[in-house]
Amino acid sequence: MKVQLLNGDSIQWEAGHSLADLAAKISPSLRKKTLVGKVNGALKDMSFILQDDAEVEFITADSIEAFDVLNHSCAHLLALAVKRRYPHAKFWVGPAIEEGFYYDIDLGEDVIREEDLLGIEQVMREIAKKGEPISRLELSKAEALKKFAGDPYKIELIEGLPEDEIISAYEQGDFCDLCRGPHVENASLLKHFKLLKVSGAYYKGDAKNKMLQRIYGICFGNKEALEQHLHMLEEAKKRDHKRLGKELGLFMMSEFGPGFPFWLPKGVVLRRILEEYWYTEHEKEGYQFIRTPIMLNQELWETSGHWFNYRDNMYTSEIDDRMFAIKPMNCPGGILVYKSELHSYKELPLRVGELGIVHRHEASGALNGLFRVRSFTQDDAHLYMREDQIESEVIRLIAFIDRVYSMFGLTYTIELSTRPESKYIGTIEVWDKAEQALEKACLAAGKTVKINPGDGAFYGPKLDFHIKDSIGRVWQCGTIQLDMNLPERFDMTYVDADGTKKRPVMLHRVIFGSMERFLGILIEHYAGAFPLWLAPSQVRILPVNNTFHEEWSRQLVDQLQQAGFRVELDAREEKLGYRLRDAQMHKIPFTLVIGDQELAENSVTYRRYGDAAQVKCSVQEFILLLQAKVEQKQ
RNA sequence: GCUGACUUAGCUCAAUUGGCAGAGCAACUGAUUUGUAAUCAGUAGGUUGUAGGUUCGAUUCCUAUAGUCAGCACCA
Repeated sequence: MKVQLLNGDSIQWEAGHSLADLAAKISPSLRKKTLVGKVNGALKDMSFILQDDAEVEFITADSIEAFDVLNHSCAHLLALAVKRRYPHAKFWVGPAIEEGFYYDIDLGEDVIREEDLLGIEQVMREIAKKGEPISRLELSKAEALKKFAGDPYKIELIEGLPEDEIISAYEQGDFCDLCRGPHVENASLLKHFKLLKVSGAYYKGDAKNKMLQRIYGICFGNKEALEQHLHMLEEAKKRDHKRLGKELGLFMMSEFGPGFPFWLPKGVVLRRILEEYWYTEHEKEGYQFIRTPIMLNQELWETSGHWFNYRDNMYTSEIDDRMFAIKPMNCPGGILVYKSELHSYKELPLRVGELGIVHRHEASGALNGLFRVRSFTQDDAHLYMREDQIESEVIRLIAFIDRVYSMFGLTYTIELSTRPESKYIGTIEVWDKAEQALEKACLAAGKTVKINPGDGAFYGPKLDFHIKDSIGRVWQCGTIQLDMNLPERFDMTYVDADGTKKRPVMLHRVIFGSMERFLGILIEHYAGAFPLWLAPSQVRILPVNNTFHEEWSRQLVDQLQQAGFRVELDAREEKLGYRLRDAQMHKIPFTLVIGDQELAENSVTYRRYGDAAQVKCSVQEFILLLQAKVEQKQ
């Protein structure tokens, strides 16, 4: 038989030998560093026996494809270690995931706590050190049922498989687990791993079921990668917006209003700048703006359907014997505005924006800083158009969103969620057309799209924008949703060229998502060191000597404020070094030191945040510098 | 909502097996008048989240409850 290797070489080889044999034949060092093989594009164990001509690739520990295998094998190692410590433990599933692996375990009455992880990790290391081999079994369904008899979780998994399925399992010491594989051949290949956290997880992901214990961990092919990852986690912790929000005086929370953030003076500056930017950019895109009431009566929410779907998550109040609800969405209010007058096909597309405050009673356990709150401001807009305008409008929107995200240095990917399997409204033809329009628009905008089949809302398909921040974390922010439901429910119309009334197409869209969440993301993205145009305090002035320099410093503050900048004076009776340190810790973009020299020359000496260099220039030059930076949103 | 952890001065954290609640920073007062990341000394600051219980005695043990965090479920 002939084996075609990835590098273009081909080898004549005798059938009936394993991948391990082949690797060893090519070179002992290749054999040593290879974790698994890829045969005709499918990952296989090293024990896989080659029978026919094949294309073979060897996967080494450092490759991206090895990550999944390592983590999956590590999940098994974790299970084995848990079983040694807790012999009665029952195991559900333990997959590799993007951030490593986890295993869901039923420990009966026992509880594993975070502090127990080190001990378990120790057992894992001992097993790995001993180098227990991991071997693959292939069983018929009947054999598998017999082998796993007494393990209700595995029996359940096996029973879900087709009758004629060849079921693979991997055995390692006294632990055997159902698994498709492939796995590394020996636990000794698992070296660079760490258990990270423990939590509860519903059996089969359903809140109606009992809760199992889930242990998370991660495994890498080399030490540096693990260390780098752990370092990244530490970095992320330092950037935590809850911590920075407190340190920088941006926002606060109170137990008197869980999930309702309080905005502090510096935070209000940030918000205001962001809002001004939002309005300005939307104006350039031809948007109009409205404000709709925060509270509307029950009848409206019945018409929109929210009353039936989200009653429990709405804040309500009875007023004059009528029920009112605080809006959980802006659309119904916006639609009332649309319907308040007649619309001609000539005015479409109509773009109507609203920074709308909505309230949703989120589950207590879902709350998380600014990322998940109960009161937030959506940077909402509704676009009303004819069917033939969808594509061009979406192209335009994508370009708009692209411009906004790029401004913050955020890259992103787009996902298209299509018609659900069941429970959707409208006809398949309309859905297909809408999905095609969205997809075509993405392609026309030069963007690739990942399709999420069946993930659309019941009322229409949507495009979701996933942004990536400065340390590589991904957040879902923007979304463009086509709505075939509300125009119908509210009987929205426009007058077409032929004088007949037609139903407009409605798009919901947000770019930031919510101001709160986006600000949270920005705080972490910039680690609190905002670019000049966003910084709540742009300049801090430190007089060297209060007696001689404070007066002039005050005049300078005034001058810079008149020029439109946000300036503070720090004339506390502390050493310069102390005040300088304080300014750096508050991440102020420019710190000015004013002393005899500056006073004599009408100059300033500034230091940029994070940069020890001192630069001297005239006051005029400094103002021009700031203006240029703010102008360019730097 | 579920599982687990946490809650001590404005902030960050201590407090042997239950035995006098403490430190650094910040604040305040005084001295120091400072040229690029912490000047010195002093003062004040607490119903240990809240409500019960066990105990001669509870920050510590138990129960309930609120909030926060890590996940799960949810996210129109």
